[in-house]
Amino acid sequence: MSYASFASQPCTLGRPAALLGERWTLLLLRQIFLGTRRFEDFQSTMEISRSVLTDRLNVLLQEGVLKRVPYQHEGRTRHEYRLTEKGRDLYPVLMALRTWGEKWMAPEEEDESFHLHHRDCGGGVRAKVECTECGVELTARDVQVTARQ
Amino acid sequence: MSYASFASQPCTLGRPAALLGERWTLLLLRQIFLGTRRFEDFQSTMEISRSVLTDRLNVLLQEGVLKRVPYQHEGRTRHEYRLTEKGRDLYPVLMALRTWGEKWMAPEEEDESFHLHHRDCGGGVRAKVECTECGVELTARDVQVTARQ
DNA sequence: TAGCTGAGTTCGAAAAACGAACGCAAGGGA
DNA sequence: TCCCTTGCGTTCGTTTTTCGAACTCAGCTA
Repeated sequence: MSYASFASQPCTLGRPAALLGERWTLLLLRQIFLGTRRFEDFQSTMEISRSVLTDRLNVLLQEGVLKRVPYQHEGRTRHEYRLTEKGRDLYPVLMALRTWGEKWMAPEEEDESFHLHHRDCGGGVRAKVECTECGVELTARDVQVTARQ
Repeated sequence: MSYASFASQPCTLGRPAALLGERWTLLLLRQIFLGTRRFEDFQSTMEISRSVLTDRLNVLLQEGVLKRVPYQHEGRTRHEYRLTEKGRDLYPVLMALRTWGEKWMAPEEEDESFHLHHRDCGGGVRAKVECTECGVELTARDVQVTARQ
């Protein structure tokens, strides 16, 4: 009753936080952004139980983050899970996590399981927060929070 | 055994995702960024059970995201939970969630529980991903993923 | 016809979360 | 001194989630 209630609140931070804050969901999205698309592949790479995987995929389908796309495999029709536009728009969330992880959790120099590069110029990838007016980069201290009512 | 194993993996995306992907942790961080600092206030504003709140706060303390800071209240010494520098650096993650929520989950026009403004110019706040070399804004499709080994 | 495969579903056991009650230290009032 | 209050947890029995192994099912393939 209490955790689920955040999902129906009109807070544009609370609702996404409750959705992605469910166990496995962030790790599932990570796997999807790394290219995994099939049930069996999620199951084997993440060691998640099948029933929970089914549940999380269905929640993301319902929310419109994923869509099921048919494809042919050995002459048979199968379905794979792909990001919708809404889902692809979660990229900054994952990249913000990674940017933070690289700064604060990097186990050793260059001990990564994968690398990311800008296709056009080969540069690295970094998440940041900026002002929509003046374009300057912002930290928590540069931002004023105003409660409504 | 399986979910916890991500916490010890050398992936700079997987480890943060497992840490913040535990139930209540993202909502707890949201509350902290909104200014809540005391046990009782977390408990009453979030309707989280006291035992789980204790556990999540301790995990964030252990990870160095939060610190306990003594303060005086009615002549007595109390402790409050505050973000460390590591914790404040999670701001882009929360802002990325909010940027996404505003685009895809806004219930109605301007039906927010709070507003955010750049202190200096009054502008809005937006998370984005950019290239560390050429500075251009990136989407998932602009980025090449290269697995190691 | 039997076996295989991908994608789930089912179900009993284990783990996590819930929530009400309890503990405790220190200050204030009578 | 004794009792009440407050803030911050801890305990513990119950409910909810998760786990994991087994089962299902449809459609190839041998």
